[in-house]
Amino acid sequence: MLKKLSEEKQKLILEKATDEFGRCGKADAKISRIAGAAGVSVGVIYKYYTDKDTLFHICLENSLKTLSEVLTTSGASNDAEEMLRNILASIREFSKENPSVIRMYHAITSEPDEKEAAELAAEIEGISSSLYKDWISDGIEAGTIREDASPEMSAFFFDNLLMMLHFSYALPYYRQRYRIYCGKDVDSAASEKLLEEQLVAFLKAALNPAAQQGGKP
Amino acid sequence: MLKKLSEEKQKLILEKATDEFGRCGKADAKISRIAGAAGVSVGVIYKYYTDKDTLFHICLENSLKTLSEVLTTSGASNDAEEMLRNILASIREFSKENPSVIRMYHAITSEPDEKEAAELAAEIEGISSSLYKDWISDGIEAGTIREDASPEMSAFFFDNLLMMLHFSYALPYYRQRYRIYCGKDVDSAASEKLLEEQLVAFLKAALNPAAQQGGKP
Amino acid sequence: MLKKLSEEKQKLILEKATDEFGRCGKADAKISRIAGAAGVSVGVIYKYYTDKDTLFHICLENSLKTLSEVLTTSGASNDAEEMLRNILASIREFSKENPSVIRMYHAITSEPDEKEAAELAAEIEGISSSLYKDWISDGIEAGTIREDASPEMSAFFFDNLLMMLHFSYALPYYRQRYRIYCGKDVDSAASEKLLEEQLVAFLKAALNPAAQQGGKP
Amino acid sequence: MLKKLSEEKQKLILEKATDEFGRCGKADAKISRIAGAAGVSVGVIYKYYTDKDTLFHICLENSLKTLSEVLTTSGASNDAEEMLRNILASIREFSKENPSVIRMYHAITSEPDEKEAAELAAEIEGISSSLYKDWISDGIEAGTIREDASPEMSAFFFDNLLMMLHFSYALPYYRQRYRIYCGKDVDSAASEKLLEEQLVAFLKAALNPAAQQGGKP
DNA sequence: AATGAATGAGGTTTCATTCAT
DNA sequence: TATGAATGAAACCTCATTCAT
Repeated sequence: MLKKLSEEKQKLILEKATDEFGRCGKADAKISRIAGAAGVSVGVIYKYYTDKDTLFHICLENSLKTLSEVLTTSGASNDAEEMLRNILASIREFSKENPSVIRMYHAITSEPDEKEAAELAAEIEGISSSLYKDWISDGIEAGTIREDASPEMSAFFFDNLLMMLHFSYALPYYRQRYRIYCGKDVDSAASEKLLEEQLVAFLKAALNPAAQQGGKP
Repeated sequence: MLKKLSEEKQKLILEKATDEFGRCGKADAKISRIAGAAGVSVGVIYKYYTDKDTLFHICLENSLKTLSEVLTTSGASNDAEEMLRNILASIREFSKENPSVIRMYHAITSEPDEKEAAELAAEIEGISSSLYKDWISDGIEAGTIREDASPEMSAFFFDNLLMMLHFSYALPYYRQRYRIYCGKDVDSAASEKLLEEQLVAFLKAALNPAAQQGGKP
Repeated sequence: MLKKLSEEKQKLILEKATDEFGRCGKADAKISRIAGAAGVSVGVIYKYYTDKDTLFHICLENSLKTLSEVLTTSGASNDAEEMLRNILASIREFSKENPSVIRMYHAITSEPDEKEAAELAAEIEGISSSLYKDWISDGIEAGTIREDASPEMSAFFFDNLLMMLHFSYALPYYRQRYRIYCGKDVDSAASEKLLEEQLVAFLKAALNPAAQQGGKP
Repeated sequence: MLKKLSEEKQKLILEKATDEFGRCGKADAKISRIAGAAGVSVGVIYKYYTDKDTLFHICLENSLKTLSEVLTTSGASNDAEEMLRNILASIREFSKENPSVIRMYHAITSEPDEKEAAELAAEIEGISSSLYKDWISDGIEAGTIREDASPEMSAFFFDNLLMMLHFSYALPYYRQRYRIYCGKDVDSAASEKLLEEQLVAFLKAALNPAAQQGGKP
């Protein structure tokens, strides 16, 4: 069978590779399984991607691009609470539709090689970290965030919570963990509503207790 | 040499295996390297542990036992803030001294097998989840935690933050991520102080904005 | 483009294939590289030559035809010394300009298959062997070659020396070997002159010591 | 089957590997075939020899050591003719008993990599080249070799003839070539005698025509 | 009981060969 | 007819696992 590798086929390879890497980790991923899943022969993969490592990194970059696009575009709003709700919605949808991307992210955070870890982190975390830091700095200046909050630390805590939310949607272990903590599926309608309300409240209180307070006469 | 495999030897094997798994991941860990590090022959390892997978899971269970012991014992205090500071100190010390245990924890969260993930999560997260939920429920009842907080969700967010703290101490990727967010090493003295103050403030505000507010007339 | 595979194209393929085989050896030669060098697609090569092995053998036969043509035509002279000098000049020029052909020759001498080796040898060595044998027989009869020389053996030794000369010009290993023996490059002007003088003297003495002697009263 | 790899087994591996490399060349040699021939598993070969390349080079060094030992030790005699006859006998015996070693030698001379060829040549040809050059220089000084002979060139021609003799004994192609030139098998009793007489005569005449002449009043 | 040499299945990667376009 | 993408067999090499000593 000799169908010319169309654009879609290439995309499919990357998608299946991302799945495989996300599911098994770099070391346990099998090129032959990726080829099989994408419906191509092994040789094709090596025609388009030098080797396993290269393929992994391309999947990674792709995933991260997608991920950071989602995070940065969803965060556009003047109102903090609205922005936050937008972000949560994005995370919910994205994680459900692209669990592999999140698994990829999780997989690289296991990377034991110091140097490579550093490079990846720089590439990935750079954008959102400054986004969040700026946002918090602005908030402090505007008086909407408590003035003793360190922008750096607060952004860090904030992203930590979002990160774990991603994991809770996309990784089996974390999904189960959610069930243990909250007694229901993270996918359930009940969760969707409660999680959003509670996280918004939690973060608003954490960053601006006064406003929170003010809301309750 | 007539040392039958003493208790210590077994412990040493497990320790070295945990190191290896933590450092390299399950797939890249080498049985021969574990044997070498523990000063035994490969055969011995296979005498006591059916196969690599079994060894991995025993290391895992061991790590998790250790981890949850630390968390549960360190959290004993009447005063919420003191308890929190105790926990943070535990995390800091434990993660520095037993990074492999944390790395093991992180590794299993990659577990793609739904069923196994469920079992592991149940075993691991059960204790701390109820611990935190109870503590928050008590706080709400006692009026020290805002009454609109869901104990389940709050415990979940709380543990999420602690989890990420563990990772930030123990995993290269997350250490670098911390550097990107906070501009300094997570090990540095400056970090130690700031991180604690900021996280305590963040959590206090998140859970009890009134108290926070009250502190600033 | 409506160029059917013209004669020149076919010649070009063979030439580039010979280069590739000569440079890399049969096993390491790549069909795709040959196609690239000849400016045709791989398919074309397979249209004209059943498989890699066939192509190799055709290159071989071609090379050998070329080689023996050169040797037999260059050896035409009444005077033995002049003929020898002609041959040496031919070898020098041919080996420099067609190293691939010599490398091909060298490559087949590695042929482990007894039967195939026999066929190739018959085809290749037949012409020059009888040429040299006849020439030596004539020489003996004419009294210009010592009468105790066996025409067969002498022709054999003679061709052995010429063969090694070819190798010394065309194969990296033998070029270096020459350097080790003679302290200079086989390509150098100094070599050209010295090599010719010495080899002529060596062969004249070997075949007709009397003549040689005569030169020294 | 778990027999401990004895010294003999190691030697056997090297022997079979030398056979395989000699027969097929480096590129076409198969590790699995070597393992099979030596009656060991593939893994064993990789336990003792880093990789195919390493194995090849060890075989090579081994072969060359053996070869140069034979050549240098056999050449010990005060009388030039006797020495030469000794060398010829050595070549005859060695080539018959160790054809693989000669094939190894032939295989590396195909080495297309300039740098590696240079290193190998230096290692291999160094000893015999100086041996022969010295011997010829001494001969010139002693008046037993014609004084217009260049020691370097003469040594080169001399070794060329010996080299081809080796090939003629050990390589199928060259064996057939011998048959074409001389009409009989190089192994035959008739060849043994004739070859020696003729080569001795050829070389004596080539190097010292006067002595040759003297024998014919 | 402990050892570690040997095994060999299985993964990555290459490239001769095919055949739809 | 020419193309070159796709195929997939086959080679290298690794390392979990076994078992003779």
